[in-house]
Amino acid sequence: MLVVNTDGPVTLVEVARAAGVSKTTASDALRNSGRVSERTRKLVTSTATRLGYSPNASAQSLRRASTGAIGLHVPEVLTRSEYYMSFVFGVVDQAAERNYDVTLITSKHVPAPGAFHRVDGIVLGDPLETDPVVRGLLGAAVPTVTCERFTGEAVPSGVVRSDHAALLERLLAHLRSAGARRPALLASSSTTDWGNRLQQTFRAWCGERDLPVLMREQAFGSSAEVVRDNVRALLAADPAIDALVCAPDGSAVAALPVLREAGREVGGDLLLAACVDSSPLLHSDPPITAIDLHPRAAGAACAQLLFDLLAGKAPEGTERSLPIGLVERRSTTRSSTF
Amino acid sequence: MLVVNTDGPVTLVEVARAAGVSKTTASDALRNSGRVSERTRKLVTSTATRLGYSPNASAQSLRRASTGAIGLHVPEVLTRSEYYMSFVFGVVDQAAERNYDVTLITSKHVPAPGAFHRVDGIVLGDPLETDPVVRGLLGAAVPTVTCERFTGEAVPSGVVRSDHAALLERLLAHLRSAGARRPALLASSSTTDWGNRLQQTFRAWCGERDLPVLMREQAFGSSAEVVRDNVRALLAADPAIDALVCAPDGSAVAALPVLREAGREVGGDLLLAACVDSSPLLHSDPPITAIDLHPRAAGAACAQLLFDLLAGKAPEGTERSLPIGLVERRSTTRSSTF
DNA sequence: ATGAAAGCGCTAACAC
DNA sequence: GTGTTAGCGCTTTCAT
Repeated sequence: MLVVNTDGPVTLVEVARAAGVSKTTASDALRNSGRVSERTRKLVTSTATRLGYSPNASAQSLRRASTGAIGLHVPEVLTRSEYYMSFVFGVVDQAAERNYDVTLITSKHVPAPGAFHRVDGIVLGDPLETDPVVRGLLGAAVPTVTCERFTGEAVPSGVVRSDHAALLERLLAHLRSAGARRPALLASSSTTDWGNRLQQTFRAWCGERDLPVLMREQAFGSSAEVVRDNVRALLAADPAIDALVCAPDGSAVAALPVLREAGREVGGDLLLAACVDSSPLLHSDPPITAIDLHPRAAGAACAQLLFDLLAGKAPEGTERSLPIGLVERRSTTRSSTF
Repeated sequence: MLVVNTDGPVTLVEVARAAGVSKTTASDALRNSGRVSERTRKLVTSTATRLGYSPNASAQSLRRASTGAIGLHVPEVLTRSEYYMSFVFGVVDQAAERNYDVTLITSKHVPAPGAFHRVDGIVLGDPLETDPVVRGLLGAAVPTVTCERFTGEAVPSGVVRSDHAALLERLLAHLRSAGARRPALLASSSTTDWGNRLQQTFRAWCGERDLPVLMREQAFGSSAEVVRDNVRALLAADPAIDALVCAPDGSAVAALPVLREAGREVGGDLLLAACVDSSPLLHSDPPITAIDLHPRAAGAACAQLLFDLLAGKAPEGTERSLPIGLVERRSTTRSSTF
């Protein structure tokens, strides 16, 4: 039968038949393998577009043993943050350049065991030690890249990290030079490398200066209520506090009303800074000093590393670093009256 | 040769051989097709897990003529917004329940013509009329669902919409009952149905009351600078303005400092409200009244509709509606002194 | 410069 | 209840 499939998408054979060439030639022509003559190449491509041909990705994947997609895990609990949105787009940027798809993986739905082979590799943004999906992913048969080290057992194929210790020290130095003598830290939980490192750095910094460690740890995804309670507790712990560093994303903004309520003036008798920059910090009154984690660049770097790993251009266990910066704003500039 | 592949993932044949059954039986056993005896089913599943078998998704897709993934388009320019992050998770929730993957599609990279057949269908969050990728996607061979109608030519297979007109009217009524007599609108550009509808509604509302249409249109993705300029322009246009409704996501928070600068007291002589709720609105001082678009539910509804379309459970051209709500906060509650 | 044939890993029709 | 066989649409040897 020479009947053309009326339903379903156009296949390579159909294009080949219409162009009067073989499957092979059609395939080669469409992919510029440099095997066919210019004349037939043009013939084939034109008939392909005429027929509205579009290659079947599943068949390609099956043959090439590559899915053409990478997985991206974002912790459910951190959904709210602008940081992750940017991170995601950084990953997508890099993938798109290589014609790869990005498949989202959340911690919501634990898939059937071993069912995650629809991707060639996986990027994990800040893997929480306690997340079972993360552990499953890291144990997968495909390469994995994490943003920041994983604090648990499993070892990813690659890691992209930033020097958070150095930046926090720089921030603390900045506060000190702005006149603060008693800084406090609203810390993030130590289930991520980032949260952990900030805590350690702060402790060490205080220790070196014989200062009390004024710190409260706060779980990821805590509500504004919790933030406020923690800030109140810190203020109560030592009324001499004259600087507050907020690690959890969004906590600095949520802290503002509490500080005012307590009669403190931000940028005046109290300096305020955040460890994760985001647009609300820029718009708040006063604008709040923050560490810029360059989330989009981080996402791009992770994807980049993953592709290098897949191409064999980077060895298993590669660690790359990503520079981050400090953005000084009015919240840490003492107004003249103080 | 009876050599087992040492490299590469374990395949179905290998499991079958190890279990001493045929390919088919192994396949049936692993998918509980109800064809095999309980005894062999257990035998097969146990050997599968022992060998670390994981099905090849590409092969499954090829055979089943379904990719097992849906595409999700989020406009590049709206990246920053918390709304989209939630929307995305709503889609992912639904997909995960059906064991589907979600592939992100951005407007950054225009793919080779007809190259987007790695998905069974596509969800588009607020499609911008001017986005070429959106047009390409809507012309794709797979079903498409948009959140809000598309203002351009192409017609999606399904639409999920909310009654933004009614909600804006409710908001305006709320402002009026709180004492506002001269409301202004910082509008979103009319390249989306949502932005368009808000503008029309506001114009009609003002017309019915013989009020001047105090409005400025602002492009998507505008910086805080632009927001501030627009707010200043509105205040200058009519000093009698006593209420400001901000449509673009994030603009209400950015407007706050300008309003204060102009000597206006938010929640006092000026009422402020936003058309897109987000956590900064909750934390700002005062907290800002907003329309809650239920983004997560919206994402879920879109995915739901797409799956119904794919399963033939909903006809082409289905439109479903999604309820939205108003969250009243202090920014629209006149303090007693006024 | 082009074709023919094999086969990626899986599922579904058809046997027994 | 289970095995055999035939493809899904493509890329890749190996022959011309």
